[in-house]
Amino acid sequence: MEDCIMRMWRLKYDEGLLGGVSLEDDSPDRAMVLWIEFLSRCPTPCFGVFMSTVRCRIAPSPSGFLHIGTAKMALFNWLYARKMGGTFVLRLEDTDAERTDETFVKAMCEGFTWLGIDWDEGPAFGDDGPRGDFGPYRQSERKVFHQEAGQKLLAENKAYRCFCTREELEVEREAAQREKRHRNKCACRNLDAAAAEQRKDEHHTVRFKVPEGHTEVADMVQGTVRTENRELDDFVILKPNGDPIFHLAVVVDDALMKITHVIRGDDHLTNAARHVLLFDALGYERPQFAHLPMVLDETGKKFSKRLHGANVLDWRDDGYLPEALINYVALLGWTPAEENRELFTIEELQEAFDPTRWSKSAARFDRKKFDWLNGQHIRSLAPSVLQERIVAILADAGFDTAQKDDAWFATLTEVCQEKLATLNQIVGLSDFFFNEIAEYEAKPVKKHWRADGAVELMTQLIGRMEGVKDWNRDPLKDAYKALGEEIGVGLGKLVHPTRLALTGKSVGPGLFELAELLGKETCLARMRQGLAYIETSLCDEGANAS
RNA sequence: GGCCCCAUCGUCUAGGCUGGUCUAGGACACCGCCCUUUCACGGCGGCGACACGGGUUCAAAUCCCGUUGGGGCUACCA
Repeated sequence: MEDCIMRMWRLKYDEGLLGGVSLEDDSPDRAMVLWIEFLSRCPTPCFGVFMSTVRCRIAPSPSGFLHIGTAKMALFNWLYARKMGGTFVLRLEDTDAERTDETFVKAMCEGFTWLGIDWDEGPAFGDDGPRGDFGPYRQSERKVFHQEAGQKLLAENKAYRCFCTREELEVEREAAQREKRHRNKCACRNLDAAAAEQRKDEHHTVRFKVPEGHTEVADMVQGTVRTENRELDDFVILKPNGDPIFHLAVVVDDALMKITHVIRGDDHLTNAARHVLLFDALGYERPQFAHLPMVLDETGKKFSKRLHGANVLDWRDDGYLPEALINYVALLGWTPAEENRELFTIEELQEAFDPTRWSKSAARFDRKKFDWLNGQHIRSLAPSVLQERIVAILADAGFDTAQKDDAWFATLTEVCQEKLATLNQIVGLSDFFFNEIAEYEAKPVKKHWRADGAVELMTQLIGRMEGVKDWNRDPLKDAYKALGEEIGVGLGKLVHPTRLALTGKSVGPGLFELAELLGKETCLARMRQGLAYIETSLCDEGANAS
């Protein structure tokens, strides 16, 4: 098999049809994946086989919001489809009516929209109608297909009606476990077809008749996984009310939607054997499978739904960029071929994404590293774009952004772009532009305003400020430098007390930049306010001491 | 319990298939220094790992077996 693949590969390679890929460098595994990729994107009949183009899908069940784990799977499917020039399909697995709610559907799609993960085919959402020729794209509207498939299996004796009660099954399940043996197939399996047909109005499920032998699933990530069929029970495919069970529904939907690559979480790895059996039994072509490890939280546990950050929109609310989240999540399970490279735009990701470099082991979500990556993305943002986002955040924070003009915000952006790890940090970096100083941080007060001569120094600084005619960062800095030289102290000695008076804090944007933005009048007023604070607190101390 | 998957610095990982070039490389974090008005950015340096035990071999992070740990499946959930 491998030889055959390599030969065909070589043939195409020699014909120059595999531009840019060197055969010699590649392992058989990689060659096989690349070959499959090649076949998939091949627009013309190839060796007598007409290969369709890549079709990937994400099939979430809308039970609340877009979970970070679902987002990873969506991302990998989407990136792969985009890389291969294929189609990305969104299908809603909303068969569990109790857990499905339209507000959930909306919330989830909002997550995708924020991330910028768009689908070529999918259900109606908002003002957009459904897209694609393989609908409907909501599983709840596809029951006829599932039932039809179930009936076909029944008719071909590949499935049977099971009249066992839950209680009976439970007893057998427990007995099997106690006696350390496999579960016995129930008697219904061998019921005469005609007899069973007569009882079809009785309460029953339809079970798939798992054949003898073993099942192999060729997985793009996990390699070939072999399962002994005796490990698989005759699983239910249709509930008593005729509704399909998940296993039947996914297989039928994936097949009918012509999905070529099923890329999903490795929690489905064991299920894949069942699915393959179903694909075969229904006469469908098997898709390629790829089972990716799931996303773990910072403690190494499965990312709980209740944890902050499980909802991708939490990250939006916390000031992270969607492109940064996509970059980070892509890195959680994929390594670029280009070594020592981690920063990717979405376009670069679509180009570089390579399924042979998908990782097999689960990765923790590391907030610190994500912070760093987000900071990198913020730095590479066009200033005008960053400005727009910053203004929105400040407005949301309740600041009166209308009082400043565009040029002012442009300067603020320029001054802060290098400092932000998250967008939201802009609030702490610029609140003093919009609000009066309510209180001064205790530590810097002690350090800079309690020193001997603080009052004199502040008085002198106020004098220098008053003397600055052209109120800009450079003249102001020059004035400060001049004073420093005259009285023989470093710039820092002048800057810190000033920063405290102007912002109430010890950290923030560059002092002279910030003073420029604040304006001369406000600066002077705050310096005088600071001076008064020093004087009164000295008085208080004096009073307390006596 | 049975079956399946996974296992390199604290974290994400390169290397593993094709054993020697790995006294194990990078990134984040941490620590130190430099730059600097603070913080951040940036630069330089440091700390830090092949889970354990057996094999195979002249040689194992790499191949094999076992153990341990983590995860999954084992539903008339998806």
